[in-house]
Amino acid sequence: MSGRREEILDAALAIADERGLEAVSMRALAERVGVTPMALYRHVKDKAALLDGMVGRLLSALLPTDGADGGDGVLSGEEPTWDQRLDALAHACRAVTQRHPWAAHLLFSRPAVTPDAVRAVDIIYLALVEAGVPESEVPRLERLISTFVIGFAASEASGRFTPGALDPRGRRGQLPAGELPGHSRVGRWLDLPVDLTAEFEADLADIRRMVVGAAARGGE
Amino acid sequence: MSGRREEILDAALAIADERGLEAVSMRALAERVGVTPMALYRHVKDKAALLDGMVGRLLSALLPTDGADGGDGVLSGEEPTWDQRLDALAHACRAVTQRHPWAAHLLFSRPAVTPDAVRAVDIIYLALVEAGVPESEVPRLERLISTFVIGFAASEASGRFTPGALDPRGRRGQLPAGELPGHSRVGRWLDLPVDLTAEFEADLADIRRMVVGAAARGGE
DNA sequence: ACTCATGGGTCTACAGTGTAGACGTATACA
DNA sequence: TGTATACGTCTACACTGTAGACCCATGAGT
Repeated sequence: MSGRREEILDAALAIADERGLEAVSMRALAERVGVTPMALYRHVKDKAALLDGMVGRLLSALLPTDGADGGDGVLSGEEPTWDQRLDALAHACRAVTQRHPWAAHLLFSRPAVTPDAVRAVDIIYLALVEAGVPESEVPRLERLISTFVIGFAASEASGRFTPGALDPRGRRGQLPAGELPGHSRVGRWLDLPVDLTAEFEADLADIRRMVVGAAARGGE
Repeated sequence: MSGRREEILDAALAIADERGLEAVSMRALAERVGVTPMALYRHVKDKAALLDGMVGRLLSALLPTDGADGGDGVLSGEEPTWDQRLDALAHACRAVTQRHPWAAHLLFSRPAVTPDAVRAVDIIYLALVEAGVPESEVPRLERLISTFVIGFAASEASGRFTPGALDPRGRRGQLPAGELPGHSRVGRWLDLPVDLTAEFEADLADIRRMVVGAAARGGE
């Protein structure tokens, strides 16, 4: 019950935000907490458990609080429709990984077993059911959507979408032009800088259409 | 030019396959190659560069060889349609991460700058163009598709889709039933074991529909 | 034939990592 | 008073990546 664990997790979180995830060592964390490295093991089983605890702490900020109507959570406004709720959750996820880039790839490492993660899954389940998706398809589409959203966040955070300042020119330069017919076909669009926020929006719109399509197809 | 570097990368690859990625240390790798740890630095700048080299080596196996018609690459058969080529690439990607689970999350870490990665992107570009997607939308959809495919592979490899043997029951057990209306709604489908191969197929079908939708919508 | 560059390899050493194990101490409750 | 529990310390071990200096075989050039 002691808040000491949360205190430690928050300190680890602060270090990761300031100096990157690999700067989170037991020794550095201990020093920040003002304690000996080994003292941490009273509150955290492992270093792995520490990382799990960190993402858990982030996820808890993602969702509305247990209390009836926390207010500043995902569910804001009057009576949001299913697609509004989906969008809100997706944007909240991206917001977290923008604020804490190190967290993105951790979301892929460990399964979503914390209570908050389960709650997030439940929100998606409900939204899909409400959209009219047949119940047998709901779990699959939940996995598809969460995979894409987390994947987008991780890609953005790790720079997969923006490889260096001189992206497309550099990439094409590596190979003879003749070998890349696709690149030369859409070449002029590759020179524009990408607005990832707009792109994320468009992607979510496509996914929304996918969901209504699945609902319309119904049983099979 | 010396094949020594490839020899080293393959040894690293073998270690990762046998004992996991974290077992790939410079010392272990050196011992396997039959050499002193520091000798590796003649062929590899960094440990980071070593990892990059490893995924590079995997990617090169993903694609058809430079030679006119390698044969056993992605492009098999007579004249595959755009969706067949997309499917083949996706399946090849999943096959790689199934054979080398450690590689999955590395694909998210570093941007696709190796020649082989660029070639893979080009295949997707071409397929989308051929599907009739407006050229301005092609790069976005490529990112969407590759993000999902890599995300699916990474999720599968890291166990995000199968959290422990007693998945759904365990997950629901963590919270009071009343708090998870979505889970109880689709409850009976959660107790079935998931066939990830079939699910991947269904996901690709949904994505294919998304692509033809984007093509049909055309300019806007 | 003598020199020199180059590619490949060795040894030593350093600063940093996670963590097992034994030991201490202060508070809270019987 | 005794004892359990929570929290913290110290030491030590096996491991990590890698900087720096040194060595040696081969082949090219003069």
